[in-house]
Amino acid sequence: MAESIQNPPEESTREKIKAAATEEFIHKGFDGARMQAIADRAGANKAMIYYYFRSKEALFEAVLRETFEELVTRFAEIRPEGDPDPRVLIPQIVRLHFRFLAEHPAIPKILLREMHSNHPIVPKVLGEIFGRIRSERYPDFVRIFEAGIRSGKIRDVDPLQTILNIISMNAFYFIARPVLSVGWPDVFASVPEEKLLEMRERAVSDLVLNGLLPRQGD
Amino acid sequence: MAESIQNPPEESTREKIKAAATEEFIHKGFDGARMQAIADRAGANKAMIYYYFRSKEALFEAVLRETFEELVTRFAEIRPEGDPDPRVLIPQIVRLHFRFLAEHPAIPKILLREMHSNHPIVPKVLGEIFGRIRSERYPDFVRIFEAGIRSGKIRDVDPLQTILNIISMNAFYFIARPVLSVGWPDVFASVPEEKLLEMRERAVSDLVLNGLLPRQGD
DNA sequence: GTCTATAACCGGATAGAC
DNA sequence: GTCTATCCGGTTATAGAC
Repeated sequence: MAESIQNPPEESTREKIKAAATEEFIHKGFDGARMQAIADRAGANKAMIYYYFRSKEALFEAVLRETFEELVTRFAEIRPEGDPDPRVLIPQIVRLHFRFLAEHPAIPKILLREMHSNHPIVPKVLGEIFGRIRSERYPDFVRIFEAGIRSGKIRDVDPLQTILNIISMNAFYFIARPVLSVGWPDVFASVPEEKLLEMRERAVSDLVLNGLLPRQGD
Repeated sequence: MAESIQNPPEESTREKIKAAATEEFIHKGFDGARMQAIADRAGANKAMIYYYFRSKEALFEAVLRETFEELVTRFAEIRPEGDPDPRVLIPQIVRLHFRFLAEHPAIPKILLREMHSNHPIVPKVLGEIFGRIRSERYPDFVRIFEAGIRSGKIRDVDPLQTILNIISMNAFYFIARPVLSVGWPDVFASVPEEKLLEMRERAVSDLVLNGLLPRQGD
């Protein structure tokens, strides 16, 4: 009874552990993460982790699933409305994807960090999630680009490459963020982050749009 | 004496260990890598690793330094010759960078994998290497882009953003390669790798060049 | 559901023979 | 330079009191 009245509702020990584990896995990776550190971060007891989750592996899988579940949910919101003119849609797509990553920087980090290892969980979870994204959203974008090419509104470029270009430029910024601070400290260690994000998003949008618009000769 | 005659010359135990460690660190990361696994991979005894390198950390630092030393050396070869017209140089720069990564896919992988952890070695080594690249090569490229903008040969885009665009698209392909196989198995698991590389390089070059050339109105 | 104590194991590192 | 045997600290995981 006291249980059902408690609030805030999502601050249960289980949720706190999951949140703490997400942070720990981002910073240390699966092998580097310590169960004790996760417990400390969650303000909980180490034994509680084993009470709620069976093992370190099971905890990791739970974190992965929850994180990518969020990814799929948010991608569903990327539904360009109104005019399907690619010249209008491209900046919209870039913006939605970029801002999504800005709000969830953990996603590309965990994904790419564990990608090269051989935890069987990673391809397992990833296969399912990618399958859903592919079948639910990807064909829409391809169709829009192909229509734009046929009507001559954009140059004849393979839509897959265009999508890779957008994903690359958007995701790389968040993955490589710490490297940039080391490489260009005068820019990435002094300009406010919100300003940097704005500049970066504009640059990506600008390049993709101008790179796809037809030229005189075409 | 038998030592000095032996060949191939670079297949010393020390070199075999270093090569094995590079592989192991790529696939498992620093924390996940096992000294025993490195020894097995090198066909050597575990104690030999400690004989040649002092500790796991020292071995890791040696691997990092050697890898990035190679990076700096190869960047020195990226010296565009002849006409400094950016319209000629952009595809050259993209090609040299892309092909360098294709030959050394370990670089972006190790770099980004350990970036988010807090091993003090990573920022230490990286700071030095980046410093050298920055001071030796970066200003040349910026100067070329700025000259192109002044002469109206390319649009007025921040050279730093252009360079980030190129690095992003080139590097992301190699980092995300395993994810692409899962996401688009019909393409990235069936088309030959050399063909994929060629398509990808062309797409990057095409986008950067067309995105920078001036339009009618400009 | 929460905690303490501890078992069981693993992996980095070293000693010392050859 | 190469190998075997072993130490030792740290980490996952569990037993069991409250």
